[in-house]
Amino acid sequence: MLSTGLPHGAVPKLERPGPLRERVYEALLELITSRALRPGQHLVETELAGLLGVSRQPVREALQRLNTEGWVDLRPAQGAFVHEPTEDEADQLLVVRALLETEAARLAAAHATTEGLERLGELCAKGEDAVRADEVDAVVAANAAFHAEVMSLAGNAVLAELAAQVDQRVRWYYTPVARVRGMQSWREHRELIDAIAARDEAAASRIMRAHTEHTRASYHERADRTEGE
Amino acid sequence: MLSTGLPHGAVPKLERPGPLRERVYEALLELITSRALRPGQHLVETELAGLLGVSRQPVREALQRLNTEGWVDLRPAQGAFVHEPTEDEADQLLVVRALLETEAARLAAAHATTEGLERLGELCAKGEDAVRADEVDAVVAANAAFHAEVMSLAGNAVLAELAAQVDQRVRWYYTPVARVRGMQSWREHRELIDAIAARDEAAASRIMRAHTEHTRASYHERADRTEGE
DNA sequence: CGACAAAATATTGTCTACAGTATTCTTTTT
DNA sequence: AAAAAGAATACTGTAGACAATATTTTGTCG
Repeated sequence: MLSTGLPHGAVPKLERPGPLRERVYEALLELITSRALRPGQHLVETELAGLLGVSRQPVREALQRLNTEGWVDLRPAQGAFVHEPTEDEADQLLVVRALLETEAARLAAAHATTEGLERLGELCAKGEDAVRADEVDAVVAANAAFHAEVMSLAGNAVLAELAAQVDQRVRWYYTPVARVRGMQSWREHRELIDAIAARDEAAASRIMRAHTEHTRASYHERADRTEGE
Repeated sequence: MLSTGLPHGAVPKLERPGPLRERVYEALLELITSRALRPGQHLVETELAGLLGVSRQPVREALQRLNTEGWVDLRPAQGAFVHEPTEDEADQLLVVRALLETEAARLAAAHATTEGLERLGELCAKGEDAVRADEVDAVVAANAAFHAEVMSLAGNAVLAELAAQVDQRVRWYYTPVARVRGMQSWREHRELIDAIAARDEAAASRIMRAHTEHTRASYHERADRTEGE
């Protein structure tokens, strides 16, 4: 049952204008990524509709989209279930993410502007400050912003869109192991900036590959540790 | 009820029509890729519904999915329009496709089984026959099957799904220039098989990269030619 | 004759209702 | 008492209706 364990006050509010389906989509995505809706849980359309104060239709359309993006599984005549990630799938996502990010770094080295490099530097500084201040949320946010900026500099919208989806799902799968690698991660970011500034595609590619591999190893390390508990 | 002598659960469920939205989705995708619905065209829900003999609801759900997959643009309060590919976007898709296919080749070299190599050989032979017989459709089909098999051998479902989507869109964008590179393309396929058989990841990667680059060049060549007409 | 305004039309967005199907509970039979 | 058949329930799938909004047409004024 859905109503169990859902804080009614924490439900994202739907205020902004625009199509209802969009806001329902965002609300549901938030509920899923925040684990208010847990993997495997059966999502009953009428429950969600009532919860969000809309009819079933916008909910259905939101669920359709969440389905094609891999957040929920839509079993015919049975309904929507929050997707349950497997070990294999999580690892495959990391592989794909590494691939996309690496290519983005290479393209960024080829196309970056001085303004772009400046923005990267600022984001890096912000991240380093956050690490020093030990503010986990700020570190995570700065990290995401940094990678997003690299992706933006790559100038490939198709690549960016795929990466955005993969990234969000990776973050979801691995939130239980809340990864923070500390200052080392930002030293690698600095290296990457230098490579991009030097227009050295090979170096940028190599550095990003190593960086994502480190992050991946960090994920698995934490995952293994929680496994043993 | 007539006693069939079989337990209820063991009766294999005969192929049901399945959800209408699925068939509507497939029908619309076919109409788009076949260019019966042209880029930029306004898709009126009631017209499509009438055309397919269903109500607006399944049509809407199909359009939602087509939207998230990039086939149609959904402008709020205005409706669905068949996506209009730009020159930039088409090229970006080719870049991403090359990236995904190259990684797939590398992974295939790492994981391929002897049965898999056998299947690749058969598909290659089929393609070569089709080239000799000058059967364009068969060549295209064999080519798609070959690449799909490589992707399958890579053993990464996430990568495969992304590649499938990107591939189909690439094919759509470039159908006007119906590309056939002839036997050279299949010589490259043979090289790739050898590299995979040798478990040589670097070689497989390099060959697939070159292969997709050749195909890309072929696309642009044809596109430039039609441009000038 | 052209530009602007207002009504008319067309189309999407949302809600409600009903039909089809899977699941659960109850009853019956061995 | 256990298993199977049957009824009851719950939920999804689809359809149709109504409301909101954009577009087009028409009419009017400068």
